[in-house]
Amino acid sequence: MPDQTKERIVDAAYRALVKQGYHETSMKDIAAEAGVAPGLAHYYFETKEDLLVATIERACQPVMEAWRQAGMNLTGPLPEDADPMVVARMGFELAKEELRTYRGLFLLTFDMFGVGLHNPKIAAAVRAFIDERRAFIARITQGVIAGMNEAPIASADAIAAALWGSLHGIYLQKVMNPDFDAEAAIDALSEMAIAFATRPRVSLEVR
Amino acid sequence: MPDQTKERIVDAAYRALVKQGYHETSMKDIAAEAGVAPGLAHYYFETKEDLLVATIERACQPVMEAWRQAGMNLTGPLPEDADPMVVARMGFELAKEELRTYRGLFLLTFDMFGVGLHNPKIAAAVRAFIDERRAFIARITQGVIAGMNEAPIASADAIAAALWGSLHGIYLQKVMNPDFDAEAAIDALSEMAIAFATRPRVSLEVR
DNA sequence: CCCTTTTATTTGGTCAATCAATCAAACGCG
DNA sequence: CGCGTTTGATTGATTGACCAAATAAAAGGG
Repeated sequence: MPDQTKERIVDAAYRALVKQGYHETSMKDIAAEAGVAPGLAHYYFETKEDLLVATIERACQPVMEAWRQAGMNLTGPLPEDADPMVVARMGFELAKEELRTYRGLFLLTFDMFGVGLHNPKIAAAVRAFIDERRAFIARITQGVIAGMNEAPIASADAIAAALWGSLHGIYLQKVMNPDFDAEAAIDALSEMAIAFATRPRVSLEVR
Repeated sequence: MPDQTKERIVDAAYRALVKQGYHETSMKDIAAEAGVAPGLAHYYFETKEDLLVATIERACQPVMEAWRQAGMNLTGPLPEDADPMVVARMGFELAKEELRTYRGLFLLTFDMFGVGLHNPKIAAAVRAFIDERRAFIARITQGVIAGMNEAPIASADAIAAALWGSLHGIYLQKVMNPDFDAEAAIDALSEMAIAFATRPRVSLEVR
């Protein structure tokens, strides 16, 4: 049962990493959590970094699945007949849903961001992670802009970057402080985005 | 020259931490960078955590100073006669300025966020760091809301959280990828915020 | 002013603990 | 038997923390 064992190690790595973080989790810890010998993890993963990357990818699968079930594909194109405004609103709802469901994944992700600051291999994985989600938001934004009364100054990519950043920043505040009302913050962001998308001609001059 | 030595250690810690990150920097590295004996850092700072906290506080000083010189006090009240809209616009400009100037501080900050995920003492420092900046934004937001045509659904605090999160998320993208056009993202955020602040009565229904 | 005592600072080495990674040997299934 | 899998002990290196001794600075006394 080689594949099964590999999976058991990745699952154990997820639990251990969520609980203790990358630098505080040893390969021995992970092996113990998986109930295998200390050396076995290195049979399947050459380095600890590789195991972390595999763990992230695995942990993202249920999220991707949730998006797909909601009729949205993070990587594929938007459905032909989709109203971008509707998709955007659904996106904000899904963001709130994620917040309730995937606290462990966020811990893992933010931990990986920290590690990636000084680790090229992890940094590459982090950039890919960001790019995928940002590109998805950009596709929606593109459609929203097309339907706007007045073209915005900023590009769809820049707006997507601001939106992704905002969601990330809100998630971070939630992880750092469980009492933080992240849903209210997402609602606020949503309200800003809608005001932007439905704005009439507006002067940028200070009143 | 006890104070001077302590300062030299903190400065060395800043350089070493920015270059290598918390977990890859040993107390010995910092002592070497400062040109003092390996054990000396432990004379001034009981633990490595304490040194990190001191280093962050020190690194934030020039930023605080820049804000103060721009006529804004991160901790104090807004000036009586200040137009919140003008302050907000200046805030976005300062955010862009910071981005150009303080890359090292951002690396340090994001590193600290990562460490704080699984380290209570650092986590407390992180929460204080976030709260201070978010509260400042909230004061501006409060004033902007007061001048709006229609009261928003979201509270000033929620909006401030979304805005701070967005700035943080944009900074992160910049740190992770120097080619990322963070100024465009901040401009996009600014455009959204202004659309929100100057919006007329708008239906939340999907068109 | 010099000498002594006390206190503050700095040194450099030691400590036990921990780590990722390696590897030879054992296992077990076909 | 043979080969992919698994074991668990080992390696060499590094870590944060600690400490006793050395040095410098300050205080006090004659």
